[in-house]
Amino acid sequence: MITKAILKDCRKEGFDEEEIYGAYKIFFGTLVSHPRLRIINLLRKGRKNVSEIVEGLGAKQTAVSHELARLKRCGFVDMEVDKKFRYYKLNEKTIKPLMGLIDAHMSKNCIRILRAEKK
Amino acid sequence: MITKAILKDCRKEGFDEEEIYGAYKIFFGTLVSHPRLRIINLLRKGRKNVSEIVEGLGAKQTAVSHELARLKRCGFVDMEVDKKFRYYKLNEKTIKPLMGLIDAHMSKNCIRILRAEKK
DNA sequence: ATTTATATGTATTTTGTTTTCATATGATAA
DNA sequence: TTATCATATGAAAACAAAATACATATAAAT
Repeated sequence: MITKAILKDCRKEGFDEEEIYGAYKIFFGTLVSHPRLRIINLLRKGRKNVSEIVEGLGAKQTAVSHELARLKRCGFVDMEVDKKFRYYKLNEKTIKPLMGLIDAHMSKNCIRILRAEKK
Repeated sequence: MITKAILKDCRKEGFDEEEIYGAYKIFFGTLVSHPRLRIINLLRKGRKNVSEIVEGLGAKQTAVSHELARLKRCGFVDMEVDKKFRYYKLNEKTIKPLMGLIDAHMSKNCIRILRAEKK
């Protein structure tokens, strides 16, 4: 989880191990969010600008911008400026392969998790 | 994120799409936790029983058992009974490959996340 | 029967997220 | 150049989740 390479790089920048755990919490915390999961699910179909996401989710613009800021900060999405629009898309190199594994895990564990919750 | 296969399986069990988002929240939420991340990091070195984990973390036994229960419920760890001890280990098939990708992502994004937080 | 190892249920405190509002910025069109 | 459209940002209020602590339960081993 916290590899030697990450430790080394982060220490060079003046961050300690406890702070690195904090970064992991921010990373996973970004995915523990109903609205953000819905944005990710929406972006699976391709890039969308903010207004399209707002419409797709039926949410407020400011709320969506906040969520996108967090997704971007964690490297899950990339943004491209296109005239007056800002298009967001899933980061091909990080979240896409991650999602494949998560899907595989969830197809095995989703029902177990849901059953345990119902009790 | 929520694939057709997962949707189908879960519907068969009487769960709807909103509940599946809930399962994802439980899944990722399990990793948004300082003590649980430390347990995972500890188990990287090999299986450990509860007392060893308690000692390794300097935490209370009841707290550790609670964390382990959640990790197990989400399929991140497996447990083996060995006489009067209970050994926990990372689930080879799920979290181990997941961690490889997460490490790759974090080595690229960790510092960016930490810098953004410091502001 | 007692000790050791671990689990579970519940309450409290603490921490983090979501939402909302007000406002800022930057591009484009009139 | 000003009005408008698209989006971002900051801060506060409301809400939700996690961490901790405590009491107690269970099951194996001595």
